[in-house]
Amino acid sequence: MKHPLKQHIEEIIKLTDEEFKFILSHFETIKKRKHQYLLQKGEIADKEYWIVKGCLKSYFFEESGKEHILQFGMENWWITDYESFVKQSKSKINIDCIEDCELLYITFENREKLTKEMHKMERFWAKKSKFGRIALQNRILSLLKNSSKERYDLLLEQYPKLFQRVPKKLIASYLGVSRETLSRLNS
Amino acid sequence: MKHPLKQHIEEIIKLTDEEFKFILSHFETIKKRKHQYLLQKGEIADKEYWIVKGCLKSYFFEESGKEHILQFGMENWWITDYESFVKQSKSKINIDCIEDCELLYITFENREKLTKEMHKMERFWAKKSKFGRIALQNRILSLLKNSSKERYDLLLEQYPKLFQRVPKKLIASYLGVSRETLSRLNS
DNA sequence: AAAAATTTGTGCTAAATATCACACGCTGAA
DNA sequence: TTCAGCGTGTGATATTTAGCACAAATTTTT
Repeated sequence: MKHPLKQHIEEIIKLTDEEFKFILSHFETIKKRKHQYLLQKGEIADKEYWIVKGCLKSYFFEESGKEHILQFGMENWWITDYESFVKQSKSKINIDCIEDCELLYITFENREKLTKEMHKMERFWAKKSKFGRIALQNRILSLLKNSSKERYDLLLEQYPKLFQRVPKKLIASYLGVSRETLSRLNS
Repeated sequence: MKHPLKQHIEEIIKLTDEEFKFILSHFETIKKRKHQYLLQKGEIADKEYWIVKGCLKSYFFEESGKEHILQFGMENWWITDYESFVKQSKSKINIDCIEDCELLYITFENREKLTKEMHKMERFWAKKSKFGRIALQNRILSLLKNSSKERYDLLLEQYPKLFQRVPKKLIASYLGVSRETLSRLNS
């Protein structure tokens, strides 16, 4: 059976088994339990995680204590604070497990190394970065254009599984509305 | 005197004069007048523009006819619809000149070619893509966290020149508030 | 310079959303 | 089982923002 990470990378770039083995040798496996964190505000994100199993959130707190969710993470997604990871600067955000998680991670150093050693991976990450940018662009578009109700419906349509796995108050934080307003959107 | 594009690229990657000459040979110059467009909804963005002089907006219309601004462009910035450019798909957005503009552009084909011919440029664009992503991330953060007034103040602080060059109603469209609300934010 | 179009400010009203309060059901720990 | 804590729905009210109307100021065009 094909390794799920190989399958994931091959959506962008074809790999021989040797190449994948080489890539995988730059990763480590880690398990985390619900409520544990991967990254806390103020730390430098020195790892990028690939989610084998589980569900996570990247988020931050407003001064008032209100929580805002930047990104959810589920199986086959990557998660880290890219600003902190790319610039190797202090992170503004936190990343927590919403469920028990199984993760693969690559350190900043290993990623730099792998990028240099293997041009295919440079191309893979470049493409991933481009697609990540497009996704963010579209989220901004949606925040500008769509009403709360519309954003709710779009998210439900795009990630129906998410609604079965995470509390609605987190969905509200992601959409940028209060939990009470979210609760009233369906009526 | 150093070419401004060379100066711009060298903020990320050092170049010899020969290298820059080679890079520049992949670009063309174009002038556009105020109100002329670079890209219209439905077209495929086959060029990426570097702004030598002038001011532009990338934007789209809601069904209701409301205009939303995704990005402003000024001297030394790049502008295109990256979703359309990267995927070579039909664009959802328009790009117009707000002032008379002088631009350098590289076609999709030339950029692909240059990326392959010159590894330095692959690294340059990879880095630019990463930073672009970070900027979008921070805009989302700001849309979630900050009030209209705060977003206004932040923009004013970051791009004071913009306020002297573009009408306030466009600033409002960028911030995601109505022009009336923007007009009342200062009081 | 005159005319036309655009931009901006502001009063008024309606709509959307936040906030506070409280009730109820579910879950996990003692 | 019992109890505390969390998640969720919902009423009441306050706040924010949008939308419309219109006038004044500014810019652009002729």
